[in-house]
Amino acid sequence: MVASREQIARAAIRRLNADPAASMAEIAESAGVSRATLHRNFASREALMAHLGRMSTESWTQVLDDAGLAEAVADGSPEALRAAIDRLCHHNIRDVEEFGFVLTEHVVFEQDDELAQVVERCQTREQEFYAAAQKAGVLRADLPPVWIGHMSYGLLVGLREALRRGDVAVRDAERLLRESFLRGCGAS
Amino acid sequence: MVASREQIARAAIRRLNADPAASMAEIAESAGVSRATLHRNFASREALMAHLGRMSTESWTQVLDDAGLAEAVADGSPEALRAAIDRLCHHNIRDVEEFGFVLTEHVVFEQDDELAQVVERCQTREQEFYAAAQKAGVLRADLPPVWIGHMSYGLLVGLREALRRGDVAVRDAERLLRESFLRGCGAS
DNA sequence: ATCGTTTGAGACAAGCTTGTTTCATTCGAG
DNA sequence: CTCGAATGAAACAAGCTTGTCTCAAACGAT
Repeated sequence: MVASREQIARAAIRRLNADPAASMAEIAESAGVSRATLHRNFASREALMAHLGRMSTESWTQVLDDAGLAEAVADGSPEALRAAIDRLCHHNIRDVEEFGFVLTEHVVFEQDDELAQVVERCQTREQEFYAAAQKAGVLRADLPPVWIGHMSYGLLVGLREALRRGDVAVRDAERLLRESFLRGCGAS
Repeated sequence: MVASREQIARAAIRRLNADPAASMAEIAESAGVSRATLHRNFASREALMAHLGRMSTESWTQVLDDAGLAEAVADGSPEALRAAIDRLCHHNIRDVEEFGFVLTEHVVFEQDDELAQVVERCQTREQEFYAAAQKAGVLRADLPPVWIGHMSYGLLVGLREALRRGDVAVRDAERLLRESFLRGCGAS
C-alpha cells in the first residue's frame, strides 16, 4: 500500500470532520497507516494541521477564483455580479463538504501567521466583491460588507451542521444557501 | 473570598469563551480559586461541562419563553408572530454574548443524554414557531422549518465571530441579525 | 533472486491534564 | 476570642498524547 502524503492528508480531513479532537493515533488509523508513517509524512501534529490549513485556504482561494469574483467586479453589471454570487454559493458548498471542520477550528489559523494572512486576503477579496455588488444594487447597501462576510460564514456553519445531521439533503443545500443569503426567511 | 459555585461557573464560561480548550487549571485561575476548590465544586471536568451545558440550555429555554413564542403561536396574527421574531433576535443576542462558546462545542451536549433532549426540545419549539410563522405568511413557506433553525444558528455563530473580532458593534448586532434573518443581503 | 527503500509494531521518554490527598492557613459565625 | 469550615499550595499517581527510535518484515525495481 503506497500511502502518499496527500492521501494521508485527505484521510485526516475526513477523520477530523467526524471528530475534530481526533489524536494522531486515531488519524493514522483512519488513514490506514501506522503512527510512525504518519509522523514520517508530517513531523508533528502542528505540521499536519498547518498543511490541512494550507489545503483549506488554497481551496477557498480556488473557490473565489472559480466563482470569477474579480471578473464580475471588473464587468460591474448586475447580471455578472448576480451570477458570481450564485457561483460562490455553488463552490462554497463543495468546500464546506470537504473542509467543514476547519470552519470552527480557528486554532488552525491562529497558530500560523502566513495562513492567517491568506485567510485575511480571502476575506478581503470577498468583502470587496460584496462592496461592488452593493454598488451595483445587487446587494443591499445598508449592511457592512464585513458583516456580509461573517453572515456568509455563519450560513456555511449552519449548512454544515444541517448536512451533518441529515436535516438537509445535499441536493437542496445550494438553493437553501442562496435563497437564505439573498432573501432571508421573511415572506416578501 | 467566598467563591460560590455559580460564580465559578460564570468565570469558567468567560474563560471558555476566550479559550475553548482551557484546562481545569486555567479555568481555576480565571475564577480566582485554586484547582482544589474548583474540584470541590465540580468533581470532574465532565461535571463542570455538564453544568455549563445545563446553564446554556436553561438560558436558551428562557430566551424562547421571554420571546413569547407560545403566546405568539396561540395568537396566530402576523403582527404577534413578527413581534416574537424581533424578541427572539433580541434575546438571542444576549445569549450569544454569554454562552457563545457553547455554539461550536457540540461535545458538551453529545456527552449528556438529558442535555441533548433539552436541546432537541428547544429546537422543536423553535421549528414549530417557524412553521406557525410560515402559515401566517410572516416567514416564506418554501424553506423547511428545520433549515430555518439551522440558519438561525449559523447566523448566531457568524454574529459571535463578528463581535469577537470587533467587526460589528454590539449596538448594531440586533439589527444586522434581524435584517439578515428576515430579508437576507439581496437588494429588494 | 537481490538489494535498497518503505512500512508496521512496539518500546520509550517527556509533557500535560485530570483527579486525589494532605496539611497548614485563613475565614467567619457565634 | 474560639472553633469549625473553607481554602490554597503542593505533592502525587494515573492516564493520555506526542514525538523518537529500533528492528524485523514487506515491498519494489532491477
